[in-house]
Amino acid sequence: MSENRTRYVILGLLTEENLTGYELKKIIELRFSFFWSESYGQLYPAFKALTEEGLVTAKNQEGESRRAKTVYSITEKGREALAGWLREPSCKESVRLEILLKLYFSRYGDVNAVTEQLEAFFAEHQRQLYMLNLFETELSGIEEEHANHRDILRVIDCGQKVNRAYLDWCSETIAYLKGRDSHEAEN
Amino acid sequence: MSENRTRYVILGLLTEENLTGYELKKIIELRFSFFWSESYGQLYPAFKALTEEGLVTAKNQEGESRRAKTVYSITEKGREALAGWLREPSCKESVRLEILLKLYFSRYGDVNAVTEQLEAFFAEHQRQLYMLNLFETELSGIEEEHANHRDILRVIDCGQKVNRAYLDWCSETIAYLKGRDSHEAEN
DNA sequence: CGGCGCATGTAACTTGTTACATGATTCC
DNA sequence: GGAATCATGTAACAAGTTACATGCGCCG
Repeated sequence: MSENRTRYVILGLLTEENLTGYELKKIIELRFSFFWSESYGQLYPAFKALTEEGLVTAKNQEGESRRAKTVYSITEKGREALAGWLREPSCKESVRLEILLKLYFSRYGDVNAVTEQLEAFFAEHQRQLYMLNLFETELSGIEEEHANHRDILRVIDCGQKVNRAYLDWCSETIAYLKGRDSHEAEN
Repeated sequence: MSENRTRYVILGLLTEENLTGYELKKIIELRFSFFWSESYGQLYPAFKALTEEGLVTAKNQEGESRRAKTVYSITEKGREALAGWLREPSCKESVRLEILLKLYFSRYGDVNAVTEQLEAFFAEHQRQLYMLNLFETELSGIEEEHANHRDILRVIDCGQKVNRAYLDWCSETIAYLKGRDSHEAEN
């Protein structure tokens, strides 16, 4: 039922290009951060298991002056596993926003502290939206269109829409909390 | 650093009213589902720990014909812990949307299968938005305004905005995938 | 030569889910 | 009488994070 998702992120990215664990992690951070994350503690053991199962192959590159690193490639069996996952209906989503919990209970503590946290939330999503816009421009600028560019643009669009929703909401809510604070100060 | 959040959900909800573990779980499912979740496997051990630490007290209600159940109340120490958490800046957010991963890699599998999963995603968020609208109407309808009604309405508004963003995006993306599919069928 | 980025890995830990066990009450 | 809901709990497991250990290569 649960099936580890880490492996499919790996398989998916290896379909595009051969990568080291380190490079793969960087790509996840850069492109997926708004909807996905993986830590080394998940990745390296997953590489090991995938290699043992024959879904990827590892090649030690030591040539020239470079230090040893392991570059992974996907196998035919790996491609099949990836396609199999894409067919599966599961699709678990998990969202946890502590800030909403805090806002919900904000009456029971210091309003200003919660407001500050909302401001941090705002800044973070502003940054996220900025990165997504950059990424979009970068992709759109490429003349010769890679097979999955349009798919990726759809993913980016999701992030943009959701982040704009967060920012909208956040401005309103910060204003509300500040109003609430000064209103209560009057009493 | 990490600090268990389960306990703060419990403390927050107990500030509003005394509850059994079961009731508390129901409330989380009903009101928090779009941004938070807890399982019994987390809740009951947390109640135990909170009781031992003196942040909540447990009362066995057995009166009348009812079967035994344990109603928890928050203590003064518990209120302080809640306020302390509200002051802390941490505020971790975690989002994991498998559907975006699948869309990103959709070239490497069956487009129709992914489209179906997007349709399920759409339906789920339509349902979520519907529930939020209901909840909003319910709260707004109450004349005598409870202290934190407006805060809760802000939380609901976040869910509404984000869900509308999802639905917008989803319609566009389903149309895109269907177009992509038929376009490729021509070749 | 110090710091940063590249690079790999693991052990200990925390967090969270699932399946199971149990049984009362309520409503049809 | 049977299904749904109320109600409590745990054990086994799966998932995920963090801190640490190690060390090369490059740039200033």
